[in-house]
Amino acid sequence: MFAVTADLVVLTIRSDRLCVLLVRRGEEPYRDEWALPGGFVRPDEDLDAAAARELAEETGLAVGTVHLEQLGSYGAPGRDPRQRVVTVAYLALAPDLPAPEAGTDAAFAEWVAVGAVGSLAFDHEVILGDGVERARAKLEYTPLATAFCGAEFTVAELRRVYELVWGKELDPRNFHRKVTGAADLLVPTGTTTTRDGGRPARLYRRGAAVALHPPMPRSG
Amino acid sequence: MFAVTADLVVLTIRSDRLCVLLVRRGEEPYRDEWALPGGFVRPDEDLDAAAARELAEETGLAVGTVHLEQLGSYGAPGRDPRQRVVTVAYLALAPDLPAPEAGTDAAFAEWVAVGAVGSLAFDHEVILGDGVERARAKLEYTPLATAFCGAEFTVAELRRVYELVWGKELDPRNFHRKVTGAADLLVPTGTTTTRDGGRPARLYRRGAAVALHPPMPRSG
DNA sequence: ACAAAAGTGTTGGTTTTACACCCATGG
DNA sequence: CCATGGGTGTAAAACCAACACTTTTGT
Repeated sequence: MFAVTADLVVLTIRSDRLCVLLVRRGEEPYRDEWALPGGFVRPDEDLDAAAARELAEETGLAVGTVHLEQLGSYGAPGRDPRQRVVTVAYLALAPDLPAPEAGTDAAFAEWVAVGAVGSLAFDHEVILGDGVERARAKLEYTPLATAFCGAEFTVAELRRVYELVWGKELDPRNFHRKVTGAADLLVPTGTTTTRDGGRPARLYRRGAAVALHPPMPRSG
Repeated sequence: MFAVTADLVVLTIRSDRLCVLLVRRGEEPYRDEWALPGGFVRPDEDLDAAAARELAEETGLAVGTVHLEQLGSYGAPGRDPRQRVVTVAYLALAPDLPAPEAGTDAAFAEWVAVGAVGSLAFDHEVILGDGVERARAKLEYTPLATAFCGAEFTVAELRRVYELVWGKELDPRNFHRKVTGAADLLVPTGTTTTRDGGRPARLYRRGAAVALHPPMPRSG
C-alpha cells in the first residue's frame, strides 16, 4: 500500500528569468525547507484532476489558462521518511501571473529563479531538473513556448521565452520569419503595441498548431 | 492508500511486424483476457526496479539487453474494479527474442502484432497506444531504433525497423548515407554478412550517441 | 551471366544562416 | 533628428529527395 501525491513543477517567466513556484513546508518532514507544491491524490480523484486541483489551489489558475502535462513518477523507497509515497509529477507552464499568491492554501508560495534554487525537500531537485529539461526539449518541436506568454503577445516576447529557457540568443530576424511562417502557430489580432519600445509590433494569439514544423533549431 | 503496479509495453520486431508482448490473465478481474504484463511494486522496491524485475520474469531478459524507460502513470478511479490502483507504465524495446517464454512466471505470454491487438483488460489499450506513439516519436530524434536490433546489425536491418514502426518506406540509399554519417551512432565491426542476400553488408554495433543529429525525417 | 542487395555520386530544389537594409514609433 | 526595436530581402552554405550508377555476393 502506497500513498500517492501529485507534485507540480510550475514554470513561468518573471522579470526576464525562468522561475519555478516553490513552497515553504509547514510540516515535518523537511519542515521550513523549500519544496515543489503538491499534495495527496484523493481516493476518488484521477491523477490529472489532482494535479489540476493542486495547481488551482496554489496559483488560483484554472486549467485552460496554463499548460499542464504529466512529467513522470518517482517512487524510490525512502524518498519520504514517513511512509512509502509515489509522486506523480506534473509540469505546468504559465504566463507571468499578475498577483502573488495570498490568502490561499499556500501562503508561503514564491517564485524562485531556476538558476537560484538551492536544495529542495525529498527528491524534488531531481524532479525540477527533469521538468526544466522537458520544457527545453518541447520548445523545439511544439508550440509550447506560447504557454509562457499572455493571451496576446508579440514575436519578440515569444523569442524572449526561447532565449531565457534555452539560455541562448536567437537572431530576431530569422526567428520572426520562422514563427510567422509556421502554419497555424500564430493568429494575428490586427492590433499592435509599442510596449517593447521602437516600432509598433503586431500582436498575436496562439493558433491551433499542435506541433512546430519545421522545429526551432536549438544548437545549429 | 493505493496499490501501485508496474506494467510493461514490450515491443519487438518479429517476422517483419511490430509486436507487443501480451499475457492471458489467469485471475479476476478480466480473467482469460489479454493484458499487458506487469505486477505489483514491492514494498521496498523502486519503480524502475519493479519494471526491470517484471521484464526479467516475463521475458528472461536482463536490463542492458533491452531499452527500458518510464512511459507514464495511469490512475483513473475505477480502472481496476477491485481497488484503487495506480499503474506506472514502462516502455521496453527488445530485439527479436530467440526463445518463446516457457516455464517462466508467465507461461501464457505471447507476441501479438500491434495492428492485430483486440481489446485489452483495464485501460491497457490506451497504454499500448501511448507506448507505440512514444516509440514512433523517439525513432525520429534518438538512436532508439538500434534497441530493436541485435548486438550486430546491418544498415538494412536498421532501416527495416524504421519502416515497420512508421509504416512507411524509406529510400535505402539516402537512409544509408544518413545513419553512417551520424556521429557516434554506428560502430563498424569490420565484418560483413550476406544474411540479407546480395552483396555482403557491413555489420555495425550501437555507438555511444544519445541523440540523432540531424533527426530522421519522418513525413518529409 | 544474372538477380539481388550494398553502397557511392550527382543534381536540383529547399532550408538555414548571416547580415544588409528599410520601416514606424517615442523622445 | 536620433535611438530603438519591428520587419523584409538576399546571397552563400548546408541540407534533402530522387535517382543513375557501380560493387559484390549467391545461384
